[in-house]
Amino acid sequence: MYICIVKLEEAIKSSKFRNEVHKAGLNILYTAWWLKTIMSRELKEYGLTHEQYNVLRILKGKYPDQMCVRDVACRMIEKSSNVPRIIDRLEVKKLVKRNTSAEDKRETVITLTPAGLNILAITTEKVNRVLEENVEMDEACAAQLNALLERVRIKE
Amino acid sequence: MYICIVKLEEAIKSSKFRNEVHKAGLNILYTAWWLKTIMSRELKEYGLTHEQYNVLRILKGKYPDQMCVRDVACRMIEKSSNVPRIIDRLEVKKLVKRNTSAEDKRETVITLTPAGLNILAITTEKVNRVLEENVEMDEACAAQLNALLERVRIKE
DNA sequence: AACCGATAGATGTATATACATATAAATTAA
DNA sequence: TTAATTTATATGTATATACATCTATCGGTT
Repeated sequence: MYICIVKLEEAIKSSKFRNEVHKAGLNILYTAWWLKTIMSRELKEYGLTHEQYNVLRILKGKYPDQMCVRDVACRMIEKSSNVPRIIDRLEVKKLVKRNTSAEDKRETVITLTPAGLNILAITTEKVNRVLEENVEMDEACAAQLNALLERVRIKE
Repeated sequence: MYICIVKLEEAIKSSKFRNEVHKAGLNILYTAWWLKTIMSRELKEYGLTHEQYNVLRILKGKYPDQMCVRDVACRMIEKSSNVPRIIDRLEVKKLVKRNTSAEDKRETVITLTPAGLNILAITTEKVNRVLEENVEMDEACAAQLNALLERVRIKE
């Protein structure tokens, strides 16, 4: 499976776009898939999926504080990810611990284990490096791209 | 589930980005999720998933010619989509027909049925309209965005 | 013609997504 | 204080993704 094709037209074997806005939509979807594929390839070696890695990263953001499932969920990039079941898999691998909150027994609080912290440190280094190697873009361009992506999502 | 949050920082409750390039990566992933969610909501009414819709759209590109599974697969935006099983579901709904190719018995050729053409016409109209309503971007901006996304994927 | 490697597609498995529903605890209202 | 409502999480189901493997067929070689 080639994943280093540059032009969108080559990647999806089509150059029939209604207009530039339509093309941008497809371009965003394709680039997101491309990014996820690059990252997942690195994570695979450590038995982590992209979403499991995201949950570990989010937990790290509050470490050493615990987080409840809801707080993790609202920080996920893909909002309909099923956090309880991602936690299931991380728990089996002993990368996180799950406990019922003392203050509110409905809440499940999640803690990174030392093993979780460790694998996160290693994989983060790997993922950052592979992105640096694959995405060659200066800060000014990236800032411009960010501004345009925010505009895509503007609804008056 | 809110899907009309504009700023990335609000969407993922974080403003800790290593740099603009890192933020752009997250921004691309989030925007792709946002686009898919908007489109899927429209398709749901017609019992189609986003990927089923993509396959129908690809088949339409060659209509009335047939396409084999491999030709559909290489035109998918997400390359590791499992086309035979997406075809399974479309076939059950009688939106496509599957036949073994006469020239090469390994190949399965797929044809849009009139029902498939019909649902594709209706849903395309719906999807295009909802994107027009939600994405307010002029052609010049979109062209700039496309150029930047291609740059993201450039590997010297 | 028989064999061998390559190709096309189908199938199996684990995980994720999207959405509906269930369960338990907390909060509010009666 | 009981009942109703809301909230937090878990669970169930259908589909999709990612990847491995299996089967049938094709094309080339001997």
